[in-house]
Amino acid sequence: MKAFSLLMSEKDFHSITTAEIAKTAEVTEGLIYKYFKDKKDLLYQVLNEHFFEFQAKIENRIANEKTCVEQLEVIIFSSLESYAANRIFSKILLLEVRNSLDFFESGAYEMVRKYTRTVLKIIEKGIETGELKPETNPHILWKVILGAIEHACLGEIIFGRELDIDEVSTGIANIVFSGAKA
Amino acid sequence: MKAFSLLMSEKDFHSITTAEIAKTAEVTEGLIYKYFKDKKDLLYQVLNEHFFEFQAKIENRIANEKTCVEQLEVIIFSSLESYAANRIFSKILLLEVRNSLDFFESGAYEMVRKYTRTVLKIIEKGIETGELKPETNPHILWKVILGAIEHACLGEIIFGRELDIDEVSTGIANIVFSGAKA
DNA sequence: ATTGTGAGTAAGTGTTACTTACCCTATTGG
DNA sequence: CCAATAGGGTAAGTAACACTTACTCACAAT
Repeated sequence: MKAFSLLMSEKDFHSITTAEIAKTAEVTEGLIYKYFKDKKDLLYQVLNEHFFEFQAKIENRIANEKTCVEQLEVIIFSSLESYAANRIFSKILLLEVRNSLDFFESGAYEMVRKYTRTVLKIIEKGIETGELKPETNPHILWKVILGAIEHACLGEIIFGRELDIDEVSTGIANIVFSGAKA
Repeated sequence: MKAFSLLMSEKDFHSITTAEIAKTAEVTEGLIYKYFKDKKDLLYQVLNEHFFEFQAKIENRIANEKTCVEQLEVIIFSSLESYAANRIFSKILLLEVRNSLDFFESGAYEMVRKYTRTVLKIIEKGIETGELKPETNPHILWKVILGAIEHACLGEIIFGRELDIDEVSTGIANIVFSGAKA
């Protein structure tokens, strides 16, 4: 997994060969298949490991905030921060795994779903307490937020551009909470 | 290209073999390589074709709207509509091409960039005329809108779920323009 | 008449993900 | 104390696949 992560920082999943992974890890190709079902399984397990950290960190931070808006702001900021700090994880999650249907049956995707449920609860509570507009559709709000976060990271991951996390996260929060219309 | 498109409606890019494409098109494998550099090139050209239609339709519709907000609303609605009506195009654009760097050097990506520039101009004009808040960052606003659009389509493409275009597009527009905060 | 060109093919080739059958060493249970 | 077992590890495959090569045929232009 370490060797594979290293290679992922240099090139994309498909152009990494099993021979290369084995050589980097200083084992033989066959051994990889004692621990991983196939190459994709290796990808998913690396993602899983990173995702676990990511989720734990964010859920800790959320617990420190009281209002729904503050919690969502933390989610926006922390997500951007995590993506920026861990490009291999980002690359895998945002670019590599989605094109294969078996990802959506993997354990890694179960974590995504769990995370989504947590956020939806926060939004629903915000509507109940009157912090958010009563007509808000939680799923759509989450799609807007998550879509914005992920899209903001794409340029960084693909082209290696630097990302001003503070600027982008407050920018997203301003639009999502207060709207862009004057 | 037709044969390939047909196969794309059934399975993902990587699990389509050149032999299969050739058989479906009723030619030999070798002939594919007289017209396309490689399998990816075929993918990009199919995307290109669809993208051209997509862009032409939207730019026509934009021309009929006067205010910046109305134009952006048209973009949101039309994008969702196009993605929903053309799942192969959506699948290619949102899931298949992004994980390979050479897409970003392809002609198809040049169309994406051109489209982005058009939208950014609309946003900038909206700020000038006072329709949008003066502190709006055009790039971030576009990321929020595009991210929301693309994310809204993902469930549909991946799981084949139906998407209520009207509901989702007004939902996105409401949040983006008026904000979710009460 | 010759030459060139574009459509098309048959039969490769090298690479790659994955498999099989095997070895070696260390613990464990009788 | 020995045998059985199991786990870490390997070498040498194999099938499938993307892509190539070297060729044919038809036909249009010089």
